[in-house]
Amino acid sequence: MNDRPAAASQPADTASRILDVAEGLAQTRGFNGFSYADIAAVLGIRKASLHHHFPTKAELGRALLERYAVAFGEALKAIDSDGGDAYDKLVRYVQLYDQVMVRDRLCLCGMLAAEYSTLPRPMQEAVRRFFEENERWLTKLVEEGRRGGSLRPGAPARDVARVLISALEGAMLLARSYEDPSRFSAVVQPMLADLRPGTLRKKRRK
Amino acid sequence: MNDRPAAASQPADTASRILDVAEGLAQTRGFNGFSYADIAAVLGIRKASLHHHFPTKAELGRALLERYAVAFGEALKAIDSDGGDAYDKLVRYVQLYDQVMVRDRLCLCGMLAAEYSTLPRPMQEAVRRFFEENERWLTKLVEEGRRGGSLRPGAPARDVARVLISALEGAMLLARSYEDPSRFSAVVQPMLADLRPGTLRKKRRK
DNA sequence: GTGAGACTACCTACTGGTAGGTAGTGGCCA
DNA sequence: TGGCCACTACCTACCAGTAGGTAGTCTCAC
Repeated sequence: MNDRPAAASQPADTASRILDVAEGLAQTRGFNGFSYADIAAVLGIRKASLHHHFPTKAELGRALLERYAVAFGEALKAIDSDGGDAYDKLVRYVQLYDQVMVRDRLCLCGMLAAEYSTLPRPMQEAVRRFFEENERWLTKLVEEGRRGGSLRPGAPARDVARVLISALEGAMLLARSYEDPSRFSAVVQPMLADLRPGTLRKKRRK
Repeated sequence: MNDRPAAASQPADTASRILDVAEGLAQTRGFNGFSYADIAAVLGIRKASLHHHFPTKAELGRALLERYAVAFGEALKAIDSDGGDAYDKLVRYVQLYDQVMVRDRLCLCGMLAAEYSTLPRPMQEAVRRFFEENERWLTKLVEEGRRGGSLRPGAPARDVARVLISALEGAMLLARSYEDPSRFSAVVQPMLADLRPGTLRKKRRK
């Protein structure tokens, strides 16, 4: 979830800095909750300069989602390659969300999902792709965990994946309304415990 | 979830009609996603007339939430008094959300939770109260179900309640992004099944 | 000397909100 | 029974501020 290295630790090019600010605003106030003027004020440049880099807000939003998806994809790849069993990987996946939470932000796509009907088409499609990607990755993970014995899903892997994503997104939403990030893990921990074999229950046919 | 009876089936007073339209817009586009002009256009009256009934948008929002909370509270009371075991009641609770989904809407408070940081204080507090109320009701229900044997929660009742609300709100968000309301029940059914005793698993200590 | 990236200076459309006015209704009392 | 008052519900016409966006100019490193 990092920006590119850029030779040394340069202050990053303007386009990236614009995206950084826009991302923060979008994750706290929503895509309709900020304006070019807001970004310009933070960066100390003029609105017109923003239009030089991102001609329209729709284009800015598209770029925002593209970068976000790439970063998220890389984070997933990192989890994949770092080893550990499926349960460990699931914990690391959840940490991805937690890292967003503690910065008082919402998952970008969770936020945009709420605003869905007001978004330009390309952004709608990008939001959907993001969730599909997550669902695919999680489904594979749950399947892997079932085979390896590190997870004990109580339903088909894809259903479990969907429940997880829904609960994660919902928990972020709720935790922020309570202005209490710890609520997030309070929701997530029971779910993880429930997926872990040999903690409380054991599977059995009726 | 009904308006007052009002003698016969009058077309409802203007204030209620304003709230009806505002509610629909807030649930589909968000509170920041509509303007007084939008409402006025739908109702065929002037913006200024809206201000006559609701001086500020903040006041309109407050009234919206108040009415919504009352209606929801009544719906919960109806579930309580209609009998059935805790599992049945939980199913009816979920149906409340489903009824919103099929109209292509989001739970009003779920939507407002996303916009939380941009809302006037009184609205923020009302959103939080709504979730607290739901959590309280659900916790009691899960407890009742555990005692009566119609539910088999895998965690403390309050945790289960929180997971349920989170997943429900998240599932609505996601289902709308997929433009497929049926996704909602695809998430909810496994959760309900998991809470139902004697279907797949049986509790056991390690 | 050219082109990327910033600027000044604007535009149009729309935001929430206000000022001031009018038509109609119901009560009340002389 | 007619006239006045207070009230509700709406109106037209406007306000300042902000939204996203554009045209044209300056600057300076390559």
